[in-house]
Amino acid sequence: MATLVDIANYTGLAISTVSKYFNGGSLRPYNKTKIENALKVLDYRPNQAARTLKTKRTYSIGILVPNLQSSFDTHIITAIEQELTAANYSSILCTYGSDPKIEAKKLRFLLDKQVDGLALLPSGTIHKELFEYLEENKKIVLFDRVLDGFSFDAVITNNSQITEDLVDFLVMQGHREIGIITNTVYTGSQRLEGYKHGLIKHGIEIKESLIRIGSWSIHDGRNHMDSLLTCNPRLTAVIACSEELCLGTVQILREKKIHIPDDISVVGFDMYGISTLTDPAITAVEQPVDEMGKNIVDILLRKIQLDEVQVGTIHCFNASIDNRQSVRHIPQPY
Amino acid sequence: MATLVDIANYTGLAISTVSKYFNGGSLRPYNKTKIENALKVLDYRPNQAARTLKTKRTYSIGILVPNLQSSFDTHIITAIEQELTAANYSSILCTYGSDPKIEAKKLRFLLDKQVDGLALLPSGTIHKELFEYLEENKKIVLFDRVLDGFSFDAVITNNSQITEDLVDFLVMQGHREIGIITNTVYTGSQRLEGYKHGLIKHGIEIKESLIRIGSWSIHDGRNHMDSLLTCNPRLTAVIACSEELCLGTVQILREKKIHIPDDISVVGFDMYGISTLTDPAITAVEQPVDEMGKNIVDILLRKIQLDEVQVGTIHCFNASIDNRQSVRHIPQPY
DNA sequence: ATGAAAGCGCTAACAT
DNA sequence: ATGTTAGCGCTTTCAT
Repeated sequence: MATLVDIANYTGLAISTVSKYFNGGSLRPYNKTKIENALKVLDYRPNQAARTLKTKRTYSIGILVPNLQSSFDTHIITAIEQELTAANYSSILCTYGSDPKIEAKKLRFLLDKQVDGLALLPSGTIHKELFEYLEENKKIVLFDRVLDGFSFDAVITNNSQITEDLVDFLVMQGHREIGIITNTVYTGSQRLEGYKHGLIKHGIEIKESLIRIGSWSIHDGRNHMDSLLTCNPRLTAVIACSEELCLGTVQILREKKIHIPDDISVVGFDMYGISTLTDPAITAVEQPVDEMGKNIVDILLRKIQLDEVQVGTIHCFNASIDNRQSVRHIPQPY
Repeated sequence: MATLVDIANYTGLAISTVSKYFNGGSLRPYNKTKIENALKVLDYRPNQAARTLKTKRTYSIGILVPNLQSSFDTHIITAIEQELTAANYSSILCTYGSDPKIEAKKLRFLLDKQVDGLALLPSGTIHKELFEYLEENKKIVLFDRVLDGFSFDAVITNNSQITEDLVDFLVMQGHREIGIITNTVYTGSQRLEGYKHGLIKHGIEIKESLIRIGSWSIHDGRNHMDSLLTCNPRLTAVIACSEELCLGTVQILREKKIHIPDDISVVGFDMYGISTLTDPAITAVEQPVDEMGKNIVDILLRKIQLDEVQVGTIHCFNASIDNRQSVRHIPQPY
């Protein structure tokens, strides 16, 4: 692998002149062609480690997410990557398996790789590495969740409002015994809040027996749906607050020969490709992942290029309810 | 951010002594504690760019895959990452969206990042970057597919044999008009081959009207299943050779009110979490992703640590048929 | 427009 | 065991 020195020797030019050729300085045309000829023979590639050592820039962005099992995450990652590639930036993708310890480790790894910026779907734990990113003037944008007490910019969805809308919708269809399976993280608790608002708005009592809070897993979807059924004989609908939870919910209902939507109505979140796999297709909340991904990159690049400071702006996108066939209309008595 | 020089100044030691502290040389205990005290005050982090510039090593491995939409890919990535983390290596994950142009670009990016090794799920195109990896003594392991004419090690599955087994199974259940939806890439054509072997073995004629070859997409799954139905009125079973194709197949059958398995039996590949979403659950071929991921890392690290040369060994794992409820038993006339 | 030279932070001989 | 020093490949003043 050739270096700048090799090219300098080959052409008889100074190394700094050759460097200027690559970094867009003005060169005598004669020397320009000399270098270009050398390039044909020498197969030169700039050494990024050397360049980074000198400039502290890498033109790459770290993307850090819990895992690749949820299609919301993989879709938004894909959108981010495409946008980044278009802007001639590269991405380094890491996962932390929902484990704050590994999250800190990966945060460290990306910091050590000297990424220019970071798109982070955080666990919620505040790591000291986060402060170092700020100190070293790295640009950070959070997505899907916010981090309280920090002034990070974040790209999120109107979780609370859309869940309230969901309750509206279910109530309009005649449901009053509506269960919810959610979790403790930001999105989960926002959705729970919307659920409560919705019920209150319609004068329906909030019953703890209808609320299940656990983790974002198929396993918990199964267990919580099961327990919801045994505790609430009059249950007619359930909101499963993630793709995994909804998968678990559908699974257990199928096993128990409980029919959707005749016996129980089900609505999910973020089902993307698989919402139409079941029979009937699942009504679900969908987030505008492509726009969100694009927005994340826009913010990041603007920060990097204009050196904008962190102000903690929240960019909130509107999710929508994709109405399919998993909600039953219950005729009301007069 | 402190450097080795800062620590050297703080402790009064030479910079090389401090370097040795981090790289495991022998130090006087007295000096060791001096450095450790300095560390408490100085918050030092080795500059990886400088270290790489000097040593040409990064302790990181590139993982390059087409995309994150298929759960086979995300599962095997997860397995690779876990194994790598356990061995104190890091991973840089990139996707190329099934586009050979972007594949070359990402190959380049990872090479420029000076990864020590590469786990690649290749598009099939031979890029010049691949030769550079070899030249620069990077360690490569392919997975899921092989690259003809190269002597890269590869970790794959017995695609042909398992599909032949699948045909065996279907024939035993009384099926003779068996369609297949597959694609042109390595795994797709291997599976097609197994399909043909299976039919021949049972003395069943191979009919082109039962074979559909396209891309690995939900869209193609829908279209090809549709066309299979119209062209083959006596069709009783279909093999969908990927998760996406199977999703499309199930979708269109549902829309057309064609019942699985009473009207048509369906078997898929790599359905992982979602095989039990449908009613009935889908019988599918599953690959041992965890073992495969572990094996990929083992080979890679052995190569790196022992500087083993490329010999083109094929590591072939056995897939298995997870029999669920999407295949009907057809009673045979005497 | 071009060149000389310093230095980014580190490792690894080599000398002591 | 510790220190001195050269140099990895590049960018960037500063002269010319």
